[in-house]
Amino acid sequence: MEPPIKPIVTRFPPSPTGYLHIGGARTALFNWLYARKTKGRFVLRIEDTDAARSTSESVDAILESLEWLGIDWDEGPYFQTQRYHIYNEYIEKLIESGHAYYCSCTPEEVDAMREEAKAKGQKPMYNGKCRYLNLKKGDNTVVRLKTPDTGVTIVEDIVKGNTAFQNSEIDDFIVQRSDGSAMYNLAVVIDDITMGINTIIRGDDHLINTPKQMLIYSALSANMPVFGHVPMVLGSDKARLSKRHGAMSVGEYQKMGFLPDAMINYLVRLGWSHGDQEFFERAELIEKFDLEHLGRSASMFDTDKLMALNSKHIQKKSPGELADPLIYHLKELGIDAQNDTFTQGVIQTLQPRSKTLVEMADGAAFYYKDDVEYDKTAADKFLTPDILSVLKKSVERIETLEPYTHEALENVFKLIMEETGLKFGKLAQPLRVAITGTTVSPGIFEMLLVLGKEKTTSRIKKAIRFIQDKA
RNA sequence: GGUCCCAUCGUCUAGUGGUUAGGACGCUGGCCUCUCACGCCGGUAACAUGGGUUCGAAUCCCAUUGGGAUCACCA
Repeated sequence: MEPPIKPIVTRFPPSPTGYLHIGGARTALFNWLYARKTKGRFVLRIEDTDAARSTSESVDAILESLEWLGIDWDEGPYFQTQRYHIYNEYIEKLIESGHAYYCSCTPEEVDAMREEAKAKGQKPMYNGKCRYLNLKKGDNTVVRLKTPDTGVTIVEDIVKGNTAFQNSEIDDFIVQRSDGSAMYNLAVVIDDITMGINTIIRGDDHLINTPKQMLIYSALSANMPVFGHVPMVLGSDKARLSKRHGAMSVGEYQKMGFLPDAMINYLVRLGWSHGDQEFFERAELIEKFDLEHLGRSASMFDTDKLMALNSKHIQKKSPGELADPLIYHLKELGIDAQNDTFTQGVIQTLQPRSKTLVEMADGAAFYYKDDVEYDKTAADKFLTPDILSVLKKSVERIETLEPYTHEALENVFKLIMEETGLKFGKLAQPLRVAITGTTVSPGIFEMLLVLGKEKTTSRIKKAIRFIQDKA
């Protein structure tokens, strides 16, 4: 490995106007993976210059979701609202060098210009009225960038390829508002320059901003970063992901019982591929991720596929790794569990049959609730007098069982089967209802083993009483 | 509407001039089986359309159609 001459520096710049959503998480992930893969740096920057919509609750929610996903940052979070002085410095430079100018046109006047242009069948743009007036800073002046009237600006995009924009399509856009605050395009560029960002992976809704930003880089004689615009993530109706598509925030997926690793695995595959491979461990992703295999077309979010991946990740994890996340979901059900061998045993029995941690918690509840509640139809069907003798025999034999092992338990029932001539299926369901209250559960022996001798026998005894009382 | 982006099974995708167009999810038939699952075996289903270029196009070019983005003193 040759030492990198220029370490890759990427960034994720959310604006705190809501939760971290799926699309944002994916761009964060791409940037993070690329930085980690290249042993570069990943910078987090909060773009909070929209005072009306930005909230600190959103900042917290976004940071929390990133942490949950395991996306960590090397620098930041920086806040743009604390950097106005830097932007102003650069705006000064732009004016001094003749790349920008003060404009005293009111919003109404600009609107009129746009209407006029539209009426003439032209693109609505600012007409450059104040461009050569050499105005001084005034009470209501804005600063506009002097953009070239001719020529093209070519965006060399690493995922989309080269795209040429006619400079004549770009008007003298505002870089500083009349209240002295910097506009988005300027703030972004100044931040990226001063933070040393050299690789920008973002949603392709920004592709059209890119030539404007490139013009600022040029005006400042700054080094151009590498751009990569990834397609949007769409909802199931092919429309851009929005509120009406149901769950879209990362936090909601956490609540639904998805594993961060599954989330990351799914998100990265939405727009990136590594041959036929579908399942990726986190470390593997860092090793294999690249910019060359980013897709160019938009993709739809598919919860079923996420679910399938989640179930695979649940199966691959060790019970120890699953314990804390499961405990979180058990708590939602009012169950206090500990990360101990019991809970890990519980997990082991549920791993192959849980697509989410919520499912796992539901399936695990009976282990923790000693007062078994019988499902009505299950009890009617299986907790019947004809099974009494079998249940009694099992209690007797399990009570004296030493050692209490999977094999020993199996032998107990093998014997009962021989004595009664019943098939295992005939005994298993009543037993299952006695232990869990329902007809669906992990395998009988592994379940009894995890539950332990005491709880097993007391639950069967309870079922015996239940049948007797019913009679 | 102007500008820009995109186009392989229903969905996510592999594919970079010569493949029976592959995988995964979903759906589905079967096996396994103490329930539910897991797992295993099989099936279903795609190159948007029309022109070129080429001995040969999913792959290259153009047009059409369809989807999306963007046109602010929002980010």
